Amino acid sequence: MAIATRDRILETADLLFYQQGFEATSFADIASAVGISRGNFYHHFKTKDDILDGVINRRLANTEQMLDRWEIEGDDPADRIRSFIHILIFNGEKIRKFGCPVGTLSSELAKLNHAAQPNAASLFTLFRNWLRRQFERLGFADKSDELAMHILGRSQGVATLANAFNDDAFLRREVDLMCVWLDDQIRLLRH
Amino acid sequence: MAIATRDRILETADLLFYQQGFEATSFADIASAVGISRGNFYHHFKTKDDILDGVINRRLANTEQMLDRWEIEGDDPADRIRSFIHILIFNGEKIRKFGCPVGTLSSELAKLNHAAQPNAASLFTLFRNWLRRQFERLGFADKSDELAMHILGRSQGVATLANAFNDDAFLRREVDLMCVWLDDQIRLLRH
DNA sequence: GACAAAATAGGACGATTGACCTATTTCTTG
DNA sequence: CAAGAAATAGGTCAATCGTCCTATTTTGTC
Repeated sequence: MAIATRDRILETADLLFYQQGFEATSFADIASAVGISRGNFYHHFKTKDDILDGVINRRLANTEQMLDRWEIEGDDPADRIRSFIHILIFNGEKIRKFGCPVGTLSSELAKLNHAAQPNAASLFTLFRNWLRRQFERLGFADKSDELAMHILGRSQGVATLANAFNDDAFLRREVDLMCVWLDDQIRLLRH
Repeated sequence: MAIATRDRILETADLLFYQQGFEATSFADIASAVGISRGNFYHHFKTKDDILDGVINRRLANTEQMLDRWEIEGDDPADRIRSFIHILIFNGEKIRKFGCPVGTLSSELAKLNHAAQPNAASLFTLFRNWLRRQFERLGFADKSDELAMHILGRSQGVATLANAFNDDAFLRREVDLMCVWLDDQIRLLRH
């Protein structure tokens, strides 16, 4: 049962950190949303940094799991990259409301000068390395990391603006453009 | 003298909101940084939303002024767009530390469900409309707004990742890519 | 079934928050 | 110069924050 409560706390904190931000979410918020007392909450997580670490580690695990799934489902590295690009549409509603979970957390922690900021950025690294591997398999060799970073950056920008303007059409248009860009890169490579 | 104090408050609040975030910055922080009492502060701004509005309006005015300057300095619309792209390098150090002032504020206010979020997004609109006009002058007609949003999005993504990884090389590389993209667009238009 | 450990509840703390209030000083203006 | 307005200082308030504490209940184990 202990593990169950701990997981429920992490799941709720993850959601609230995403929707309201880390700083704007209090212990009372989380405990109340989970339906437990603050004392119980404190038994599982001693400080606010503790729960932040827990949330980030949870996200790291979930992300790794998702990337592994994509690795199995599609055989073509280009298709896998397209899977990544299309999260923007798949999570479009949340992104328009709350932005990208990774980018907004990293930005907030950077401003707070928080020790866990590099930890949050490691979420980006997960995507970065996964994307780099896909580009490497496509034959981009040394250019792979730069291409991975490029596509990661494009996604971040789309998320930020789609959130700022709550603009679904823009989001879909840019996703198409990113896919066109990918095809162009592959075409250029083969000539 | 009254106006001077009010401006000093706005200037300081602007900086602190950028560096620490809106929510993480308290009245006491601002008053202490300006060197005035909290009572004096409260005489000029009644609520925290008041000072936020003041800061956003200040940014709007400053941005408008900067865009007007670019309008005068360069005659070629393409050069003006390059001026925009190169803010990323010009403000590179701050961006790597605190992200984009516009994007991070808009994201934070979106999460806080704050009434001033559309107001913050109007800062984006200023750039968007200015960029759209430059593309229109280049002859892109109906496509101008989409191109403006595209380049705005790219900039946001670059800022977010450059901040997350504190990566100056990535920032410069992407600025170059955006300039290449611009040249390509102009080349395509003329054929 | 006894007993230690884990889990849960809820009160209490010092600090900080945004906000409000009343004095005092400074400035403006007739 | 006098009188009202604006500016400044600093105290106070209730609410909330993260943290800590002690009880009570539940669970697991010999």
